[in-house]
Amino acid sequence: MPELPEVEVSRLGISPHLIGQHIEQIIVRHKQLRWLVPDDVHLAEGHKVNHVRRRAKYLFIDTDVGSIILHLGMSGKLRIVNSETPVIKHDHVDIVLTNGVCLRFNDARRFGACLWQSVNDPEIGMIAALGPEPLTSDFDGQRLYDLSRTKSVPVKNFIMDNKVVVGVGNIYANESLFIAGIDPRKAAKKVSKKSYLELGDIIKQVLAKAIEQGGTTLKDFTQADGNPGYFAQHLRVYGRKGQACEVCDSEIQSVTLGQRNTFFCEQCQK
DNA sequence: AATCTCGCCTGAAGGC
DNA sequence: TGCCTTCAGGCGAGAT
Repeated sequence: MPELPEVEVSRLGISPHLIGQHIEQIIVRHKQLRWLVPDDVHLAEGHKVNHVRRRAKYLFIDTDVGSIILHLGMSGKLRIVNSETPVIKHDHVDIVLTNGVCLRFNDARRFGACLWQSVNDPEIGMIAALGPEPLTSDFDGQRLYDLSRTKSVPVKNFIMDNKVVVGVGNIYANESLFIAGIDPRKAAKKVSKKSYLELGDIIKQVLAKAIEQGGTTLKDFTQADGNPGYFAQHLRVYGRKGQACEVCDSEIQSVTLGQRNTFFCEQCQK
């Protein structure tokens, strides 16, 4: 399940193979992803890739006429192959370049997406509505504090809200709250300003570190699996229900918040 | 306006 | 071995 760091590492991995190359053809084998892949993606054919950008967990492959937007969802994987490479199960979309290189999108669960944004059209609504990037100065603990004053939802749900800040998925929400010592069940408006200021910094640190580690362990995207996978990163609470807390040795608890599995230490997180 | 719930998917894991 | 059930989860859409 790609979180923001995985998406950023994917961007870094595929960019050098795409930038400056021309798109020869886009092959859609299975258009029924999270949303139907629009026929307009073919408008990119014949155009040069200018940039590969990331916004939240969306990747944008920019051309002069518009952008192909990719989202990896839960199980999406990108790999760079030769266009002759035989397809495997769940290879849904190919972006074939004129030099024979191909960006291949594979997604077993099809929670991912492939969309089209024309340069002439207004920005797709759901993209326009996204909150700030966590690793920019547009996001900090002060913002968390300010926006949380009227929110009674659990703080974990709050920091996973895309309008508050993008790119904080379930794993990093759990980990960040553990490091910050905040009980994930606590109402967002009940969390102190001091705690939010710390949490803001922690979210930045956790995400930045994961990207850094992903960069160093980056798998070759031309390999068969094409998957940057999980970083050699130590998770302190996520998935550790029933195990001992590393700090205080008490048992890690789990509850469901916002229909997502939530892990925390009752001793360390208040 | 804020919050809650549902649903899209398939593969892995666990129970019998 | 193999079938069945459960769980995982990003995130928009629609209901409350």
